[in-house]
Amino acid sequence: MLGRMSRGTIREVLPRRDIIHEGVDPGAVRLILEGWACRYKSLPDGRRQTLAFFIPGDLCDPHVYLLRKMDHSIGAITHLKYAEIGRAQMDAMTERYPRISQAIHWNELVSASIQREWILNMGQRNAHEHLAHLMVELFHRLRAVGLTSGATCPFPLTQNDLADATGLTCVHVNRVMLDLRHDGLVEIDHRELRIPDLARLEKAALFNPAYLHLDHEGAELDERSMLPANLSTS
Amino acid sequence: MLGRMSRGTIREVLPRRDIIHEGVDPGAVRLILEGWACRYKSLPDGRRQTLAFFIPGDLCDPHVYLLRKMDHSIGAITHLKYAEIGRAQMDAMTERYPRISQAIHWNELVSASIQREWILNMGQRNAHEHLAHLMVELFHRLRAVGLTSGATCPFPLTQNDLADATGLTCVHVNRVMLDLRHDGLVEIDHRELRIPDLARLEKAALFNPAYLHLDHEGAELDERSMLPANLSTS
DNA sequence: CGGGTAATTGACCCGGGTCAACAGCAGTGG
DNA sequence: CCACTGCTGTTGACCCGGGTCAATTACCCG
Repeated sequence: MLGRMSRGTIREVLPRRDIIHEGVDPGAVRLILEGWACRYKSLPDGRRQTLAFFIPGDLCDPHVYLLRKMDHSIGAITHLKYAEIGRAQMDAMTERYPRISQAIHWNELVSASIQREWILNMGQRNAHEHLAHLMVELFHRLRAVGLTSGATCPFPLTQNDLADATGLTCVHVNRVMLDLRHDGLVEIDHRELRIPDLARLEKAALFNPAYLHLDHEGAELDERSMLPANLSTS
Repeated sequence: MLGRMSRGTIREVLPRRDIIHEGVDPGAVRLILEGWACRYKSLPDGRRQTLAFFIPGDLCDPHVYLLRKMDHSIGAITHLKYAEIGRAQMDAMTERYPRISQAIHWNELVSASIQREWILNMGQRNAHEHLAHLMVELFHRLRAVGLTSGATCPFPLTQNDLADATGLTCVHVNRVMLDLRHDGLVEIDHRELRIPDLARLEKAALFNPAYLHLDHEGAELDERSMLPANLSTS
């Protein structure tokens, strides 16, 4: 439904362009349809930290109602297609279909849980564990929206992106990724990631899937059902 | 209102005891009335990371509705007094007073924003900036609920707590705190923190208050109004 | 006074950062 | 078709912020 109602306001942006910048009123909720984006913050001297990755089916900042000033920015990683759903439109929709509002809230809670895991990543996991964890997480999330095929999934992130997300240097990311590849934990080729043995990578990452809350009640309302593929058949 | 309706289920716990543990159903929302607590996660090998500090007026995990399994634990730091508000009670309340539900949602969003700033802290700020930032943040939050007096606020955190929260070692926390004290940025004595020159500390921390969203609309419904002091007068 | 927690200190080490160069490759314009 | 440009990945040499280990010194409280 989200998709259908917003059919009039599909937007596209080029890779590496910002969608919204810190400080402005988001004005609308954005539903990623195709491509990857990220949430990030930076310090006045240029240091930059990625806070989250968005994949198709994700909502950027569904809190338009309450926070009128972005406390971070959102940028496209790949070529990106997203639906922009204005505040009024959103109100009308959630009033008509209360379960949508619940689904959105659920989405926010899972995002917050992922953010917490990221804090654990940065504070306690070392570079190898951290990068392995990030790849496992993305693989699970992509699989949940049907974007994996077998042990393979799209992986448009550069080593620089990985550095921004982990707080490491891209030089060190490079070394660690070489290690992980030499250990046969991952294979990356042409922006595709293959995980030959997921269980082994998860072990190396100290991965515990609980925080993704993939087992929730009301799964029919989650990100999956917001994807165009599902929407077009309804 | 939150306070009054929950008058029947005030609980107290000793310092350093857990309130809820990862994996269990929270069953209720908890409103901190007195003392400090923290949210934390740990890895199987014992590494531990604090994800957030709770001060009076904060809600722990207001998402009882949707997530039935804690993905982290909550522990008391000091002697703690909190109100436990059951799911049914909560439903009744939010149905009667929709603005409470909004206030809770707002609270969640601010918590998420703080979590994001913590990711920035861990990824980009160095030890000095990080610790300075943490103290500035806590000072602002305490002031927002009327728990500061002048340049002073309660500060029950041990250097070990600071280490858990920043991902540093307590040895290094010790050294950095000595530096900050020698630089006249903070004074700590008898579990009290004094900030002689807030602006200077903020500068050292690269602090930007925007993420705390202290300027929101509907301030009358925020944490402040949930404190017993205010409730008793209504 | 005794036991436990919290703070402090010193010597030494290592994960990851810095700097600088270079290689591979895609896109672009001539 | 090729030279040029720019981004991404890779590598080496060296450095430093923060970690590790192990004492020692306040405190605090019964």
